[in-house]
Amino acid sequence: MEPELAASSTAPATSRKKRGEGYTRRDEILLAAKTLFLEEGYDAATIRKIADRVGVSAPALYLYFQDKEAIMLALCDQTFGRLIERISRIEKTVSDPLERICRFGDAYARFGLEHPDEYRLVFIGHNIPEAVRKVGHRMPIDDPTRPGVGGALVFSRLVTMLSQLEASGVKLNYPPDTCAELCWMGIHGVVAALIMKPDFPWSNRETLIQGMQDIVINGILSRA
Amino acid sequence: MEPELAASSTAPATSRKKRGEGYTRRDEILLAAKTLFLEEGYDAATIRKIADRVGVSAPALYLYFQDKEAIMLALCDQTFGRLIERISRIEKTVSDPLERICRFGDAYARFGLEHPDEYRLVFIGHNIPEAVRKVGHRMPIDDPTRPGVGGALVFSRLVTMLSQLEASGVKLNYPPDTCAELCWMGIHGVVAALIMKPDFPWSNRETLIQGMQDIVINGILSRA
DNA sequence: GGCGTTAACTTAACGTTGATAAGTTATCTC
DNA sequence: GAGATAACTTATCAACGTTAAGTTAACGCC
Repeated sequence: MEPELAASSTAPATSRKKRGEGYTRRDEILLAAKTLFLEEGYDAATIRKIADRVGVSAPALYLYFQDKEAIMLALCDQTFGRLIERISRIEKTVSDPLERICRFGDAYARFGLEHPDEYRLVFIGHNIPEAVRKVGHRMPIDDPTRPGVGGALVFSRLVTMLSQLEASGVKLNYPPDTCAELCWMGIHGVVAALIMKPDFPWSNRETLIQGMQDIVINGILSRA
Repeated sequence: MEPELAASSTAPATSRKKRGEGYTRRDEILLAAKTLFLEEGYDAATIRKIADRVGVSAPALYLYFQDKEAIMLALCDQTFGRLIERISRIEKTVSDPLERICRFGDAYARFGLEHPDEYRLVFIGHNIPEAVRKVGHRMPIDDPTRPGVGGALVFSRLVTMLSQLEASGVKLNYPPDTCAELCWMGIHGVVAALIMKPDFPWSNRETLIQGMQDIVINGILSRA
């Protein structure tokens, strides 16, 4: 019919996948989507743009994801996975419960500031659909393969750490869940502010992070 | 003055406005938009739905607002004006500097939870075009009538309060700006979390707000 | 009372968006 | 070879924000 020269627009040399290798395309889509989401935001990163960058037609994305939201969810899990890895490393190497929590906060804040775009994508959420916004917390944790459960996993680690702290004999001003929520909210407030308003003349970053950490940990520890 | 005032709130939706009274329609649009934004969220509240509720065609909205965003911004200023009012009332009725700050935090948190959409747009959101994005902080405050300046005004009040607290002889652990940032970040963390993850089984709201307030204020006050 | 101006609208349409239906092509197994 | 079917495309949908261009009605003025 036609010359088989694939002289299309900006289409890369990606050819049709062989039979058993569709998952490869799935990963390509995720990579392209991640880049575009971070570059332009959720709304501006249209499925057509994503498909274009992959070098494939737009409906092809629906072979691998139920809808645009599902792409977002998959990316969320990817990001959460990296954080959870770091936290696991802390749990393995640090035994003192209080020290663990400090290290958790440190790792959490550092992770956020080192990957501001991903943090924004996952933890802050913006104009994104309802289902995606719930990613962080609402879902049941019993099935870790379920999309969008990573946030809950991260948070539950903090709760566990605080329970262990209490079990070790340290008196807390609130129940462990409440303490965890307050700790997370404080650190998240710092990270979110620094990420979302990078041009504001904030005080020194380390001062703010360390300051909030001190404030929050002092605040939940019952004063003897 | 006015012969008939029949169109105050339950307006005859389909009637064309008389010559000098276009601003009346503007207010109707704002009211309808506010209701719809709160009922269904920003995205789901389409221009056509808003126009429908007003009883007017969709393009008619563009006679009064540059675009959909401008409607939201107008609503933001409207509601932030109320927060600033509350803060002003606190400043007038409460003389003790520390008490002022507590009341500020209380009013701020309550306001955020009462107006989650406006709060999200101004203090959290970022997916919105550049002009709206800076709304929170970086904006010049010299023109208070400028759309979207409410956030910066609110924050500057807190800085002032903390400077006054220090001037009153109370020793702080950090400079007033840093203290203001930490206070704001803590409370913002609570409000943002409650707004963005409304379905998570958080601890009692009042406990969290009051708890963060205690934590943060204790944290910035130099321990004697 | 008629006329011109113009504020206050309407209808029609544009370009995109996310998503679906239905058809096509290439690779596998037999 | 002949099916079967994974991988993909083209054509199309309804809904979105927004614009262009035309219409209606209220006023001042002669």
